[in-house]
Amino acid sequence: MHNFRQLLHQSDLKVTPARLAVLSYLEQVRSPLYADSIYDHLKEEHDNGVDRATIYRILETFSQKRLIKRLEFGEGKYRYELMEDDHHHLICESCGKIEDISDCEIESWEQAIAKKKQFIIKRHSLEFYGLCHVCQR
Amino acid sequence: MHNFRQLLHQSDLKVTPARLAVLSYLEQVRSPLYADSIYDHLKEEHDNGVDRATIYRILETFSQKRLIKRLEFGEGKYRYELMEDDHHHLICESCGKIEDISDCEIESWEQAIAKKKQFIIKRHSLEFYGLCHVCQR
DNA sequence: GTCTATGCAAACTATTTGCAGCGCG
DNA sequence: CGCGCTGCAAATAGTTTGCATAGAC
Repeated sequence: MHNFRQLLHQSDLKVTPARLAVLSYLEQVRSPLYADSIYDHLKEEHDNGVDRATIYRILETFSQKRLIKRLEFGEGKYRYELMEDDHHHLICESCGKIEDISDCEIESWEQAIAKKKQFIIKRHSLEFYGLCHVCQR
Repeated sequence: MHNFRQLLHQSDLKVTPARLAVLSYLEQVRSPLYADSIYDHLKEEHDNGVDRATIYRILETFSQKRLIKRLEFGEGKYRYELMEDDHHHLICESCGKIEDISDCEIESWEQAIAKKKQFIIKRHSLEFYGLCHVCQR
């Protein structure tokens, strides 16, 4: 488990209960969450919860400090997950199950594109959509 | 240039001025547009324009009929482009310039993932973000 | 004690929906 | 002429912002 106090410290952020709770929940769930899911969870867990505005501000701050990653899965709203090694997602369009895919294999292709198009490529987003094993039946 | 009347017909959709105007603008621009950009353009071009609600309904209908593709570039809102062969985008984070990338090279990787994860993969989204030639200086 | 983080309320942006009337086929 | 499409107005969902206070360091 991460030492979140230290992580916040290293990022020049104050250690607050709300921030620790957000990080802790993201680690516990290990899946890209909506801001609202985090809000709901904290409301249940801690008696008076954390305000929605605060949740959004924390998520924005964490994104900028690269502690978390902001994702879009074609749902019209953001999801957030703890920053990890470059990986992508496999999303079941039927049940919503999300699996991680590691070992990104587009590095070399990316270099070729960068050269051809004269771009400096800083990052990419890649998600796969389909049907999970259970939903295929 | 496409024959949009025929395209609509084939999709069991009625041919209306608003629909033709949306298709025509998407073809003219050839770049992923916000609903609002389409709204603005039609307001300027045609005297009384097309209602926002109608724009959204048209875009929704077209997406379902696979005449257009709905995209997200991490901006918190959708973009739409005419349906074309599988391609991806290279987005400049400085000036917003968008270039197309064809010849998608993740087919084989996709198959390997599908097998390993027991998923049926139906589609994927892939976008690259970075700096275009001009913005590098 | 200072400056950042938070709560509360309100605002804002993107998108959706109900309903009545227009117009395509 | 019937049903699908559209305009208008209002509602909803997600997110952001201003301001006063609480709390981290």
